This record gives sequence, structure tokens and C-alpha cells, in this order.
Amino acid sequence: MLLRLVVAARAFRFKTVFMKIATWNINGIKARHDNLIAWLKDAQPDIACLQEIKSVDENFPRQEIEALGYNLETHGQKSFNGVALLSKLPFDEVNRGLPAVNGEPDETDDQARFIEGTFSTDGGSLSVVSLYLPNGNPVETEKFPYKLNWMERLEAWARRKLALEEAFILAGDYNVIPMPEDCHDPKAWEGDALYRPESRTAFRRLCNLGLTEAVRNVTDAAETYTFWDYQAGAWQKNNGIRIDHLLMSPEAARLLNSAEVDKHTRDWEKPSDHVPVWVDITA
DNA sequence: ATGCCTGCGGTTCGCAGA
Repeated sequence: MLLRLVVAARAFRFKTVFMKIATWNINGIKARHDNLIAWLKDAQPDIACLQEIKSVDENFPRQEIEALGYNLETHGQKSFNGVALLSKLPFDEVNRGLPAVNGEPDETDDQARFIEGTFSTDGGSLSVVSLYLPNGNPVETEKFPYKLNWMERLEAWARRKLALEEAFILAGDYNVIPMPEDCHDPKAWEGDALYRPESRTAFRRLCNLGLTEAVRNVTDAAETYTFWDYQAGAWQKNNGIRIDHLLMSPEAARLLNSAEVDKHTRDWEKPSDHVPVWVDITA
């Protein structure tokens, strides 16, 4: 009897559930719907964070995604931006929009770039954010300060969240090249908003709160890129950049098993210029 | 130095992206 209890307790304690959490800037849900469905069937993420859906919520094509077993929450706008969360787990809570630095809703920001879902797992609560950080170009316009302000607000959000000591993952298109080795041709990016010292410093500050950037936590492989421009044969020349990242709280990072880039989707017909990046965690 | 290419809205071109 005692033995059976011990066996049952061990089985419970060591029950391992793997979860795959992915992020992908799809560059338009209407243009990328079929590619998205193909990738979902193939990669089978438990949670997928999408960016640049370029659609209002009412027009987002839900049917085939839901038929694959996903719960779906969107935060869209007309023509530009827009983020979404797909999850096989039911959502406990959904929060739309990145708050101001003080934690209050930011009424001055009407761009749809942030959606958070919270979930219950065997290991406790898990929060996953799909974010689309502003590009910031051209740097001499108001777009660059908007980017830096957005990063300040993101850092403030992460500080508040870290105080709760729970597992969370900030996944998305950060529009930041963290290091020279994260692009094919660093010289070509000098002065660009994606590579400006202010952008890289803000990204580093975010990481240095105690977040783990998943891909660089598991590999230092050269030429690990997540975006290749449509123009000038960038894909064929492997002229890429690494700007899509998953940042994990300590409680999430301790569960990290692997992190990968689904580079092959860039070779598909009508590809997005970004490819999916994902982590596997023990949840 | 500039455009390269693509998606979107809304009409055949302008804007945005990175």
C-alpha cells in the first residue's frame, strides 16, 4: 500500500507536460492564412503569439484556426499592426494594450501592439504576451521616441510582473537587433532604429531585470536569423537579422528545454518576411 | 544615394514596413 502511494506520488510529482510556445510575425492574416494553418498543423504549438495581423477583430478568419482546437484572442486594428494569441489551453484572463509607465491604461496610444493571456498549468499560472514593438524608423521623426517610450513602458510592465514571482513569457517582434552577431551585415544597420544604441540599451535593460532571452540561452550559433527582407534577394543571400525574441521570467526560464527558429517557412510560397521562433517548456 | 518587395486600402497609387 505504502509502495503504491509512493509510486503514485512520484508519478504525480514527476508528471511531465511539455508545452510549445511560439511567436510569429505573419505580416497580414489575410495574406498568410493558409501558411498559418499549414504551420499550425505541422509545428503544433500549444500557444502561438502572432504579430502584424493587419486586421480588425471582426474580420479575423477564426474558423479553421478554431477547428484545429485553438482558443483565439485578437487585438487588432485596421491595416496596420495588430496582435493575437492562439492557445490550446483555455484563457483565464486577457489584457489588451500596453499600460503607461504608471500601470494605468495609456489613452494616448491607439496602436494595437500588446495582448496578454493568462493560463493555468499543472505547474501553476503562466502568462504569455504577444507583442509587436514599434519599428522606430525614420529615427529623426516622432516614430523613434515612440519606440523608446514603448520600451520604457514595457520595462515598467516587466518590473511589476516580476514582483509577482510567476512564470511569464514576453514573446514577439521586438524590432531590436541585440548584438552585431544578430545580423548579417552590422555596418548596413548603423543608425537604423533597430540597431541604434538607444534601442539596444533599452532591450538590454529589459533583459537585465532578470529575464532570459530564450534563443541565446541555448545557442551561440552564428547566422541565427528570424527576418529576411523581401527585397534585393536578402533570403537567398542569407542577409537576415534576429529581431523576434522570447523573454522569460525566472520562473518560466527554469522550465526551458529548448528554443528553435522555424527557418524553413521562409522558403514557402508567399512567405512572411519573418519566421516562427519557439520554446519548449516543462509546464 | 536610391530602390529593391510585399500587404493593405481602395482604386491602379500612397503608405508602411525593416
